[in-house]
Amino acid sequence: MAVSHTPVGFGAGTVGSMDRFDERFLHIDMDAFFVEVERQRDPTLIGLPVIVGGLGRRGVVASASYEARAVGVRSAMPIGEARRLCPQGRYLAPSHGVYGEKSREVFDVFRSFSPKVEGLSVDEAFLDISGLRLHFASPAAVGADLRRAVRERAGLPASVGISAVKFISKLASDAAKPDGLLVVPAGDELKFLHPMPVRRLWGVGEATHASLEALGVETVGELAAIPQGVLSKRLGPTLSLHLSNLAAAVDPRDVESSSGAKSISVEETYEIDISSEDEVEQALLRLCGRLSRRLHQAGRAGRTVNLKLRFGDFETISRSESFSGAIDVTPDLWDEARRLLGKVEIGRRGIRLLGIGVSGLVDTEEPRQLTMDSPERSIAAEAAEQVRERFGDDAVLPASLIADDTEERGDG
DNA sequence: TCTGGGGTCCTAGGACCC
DNA sequence: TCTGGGGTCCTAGGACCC
Repeated sequence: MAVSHTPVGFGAGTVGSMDRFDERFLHIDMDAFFVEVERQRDPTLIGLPVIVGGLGRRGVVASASYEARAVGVRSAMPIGEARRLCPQGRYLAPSHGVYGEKSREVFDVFRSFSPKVEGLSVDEAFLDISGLRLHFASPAAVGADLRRAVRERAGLPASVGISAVKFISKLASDAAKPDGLLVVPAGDELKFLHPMPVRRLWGVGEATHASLEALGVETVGELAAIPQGVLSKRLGPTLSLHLSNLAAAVDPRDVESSSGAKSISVEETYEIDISSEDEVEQALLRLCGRLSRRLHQAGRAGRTVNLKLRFGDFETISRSESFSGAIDVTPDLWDEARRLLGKVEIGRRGIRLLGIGVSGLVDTEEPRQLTMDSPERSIAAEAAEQVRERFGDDAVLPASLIADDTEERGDG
């Protein structure tokens, strides 16, 4: 492995700059997070190829152990392909509640090192470590101690990248994986960055990669050589400026303590496309119930409702509507979802996915205009929500769903 | 092999207002 | 007679990230 488990610098002759603590951006990324949490719950999984993901016919891989990656299994790969590549693998459905708990644990460890923590997802974060210069000999020492603390207090492996440029630290933690630490000393950024494939840059996905390929650009170094004007013609001013900056190792962003969510949504892909109006409405009702529960847990309501549909041919559309007041209870969400559904030309196409979400979030503590048509209805809806919060999604169902539900379960 | 679920941000046209 | 300019919000779609 190119990366050591002890603090290392990138390149040679760089000790001087490290002494000055120039590298204040630390990126930490948990290794195969879901898989490692599952191994903690069931140690017999240690050493085996483990894949966490949707187990149905339309599932994809959410997390794969390094044993599974060794035979080609990757995140976001259809589960069927993973099974073909790795028939001996252990396949597990995700337990997001458990991962959420573990996420809070590791973030507590992060915050015990620095007050400036920016979470990027459940399992990775940036830390500004400039405030630790009096307590540690070097940024590398901070990284080593943080990795040790996460391992001791949460029982999980993590990789760390450190540099003087925010996005370089993220690339460094990736290069350090698994279970490693990499410091890119200030001044060595281009040496580290330019040989990399452009696809690794934040903001270069499949579509942008294809555009860059058409310009003959494969590596970040080649990207750096393209005049921004040329880039702009293909990618537009915003993206081209962003990429030109990254290719020159320029990143003005600071560590921003994470702000609250801007939208909350739920969606579901169905094993078999649904098509009857009844099925669609009932599926929407379930989604609205889940969304309402999430909103109540977060103490939020939304001013804009967004309906998402994906057809059997994968065409995906959305319809949204905004209001002066915010909504959060199931009946209101369902009414609006059906109104939005009425704006869609479905024809005879099957529906593969339905989703419902809200944005324009407001705190429910703060006074809001209710869009309910009667106060009684609101009280009933609130009561139903409270039961759901305590006993789960299926504890309270409108009469139209109960027969259906009993059939599915095959019991009373 | 046939493409999850939860998000963020950007673009672009049109409405609307001053 | 033929049409301002700027700001902001709304809506739809798409790229991208983990």
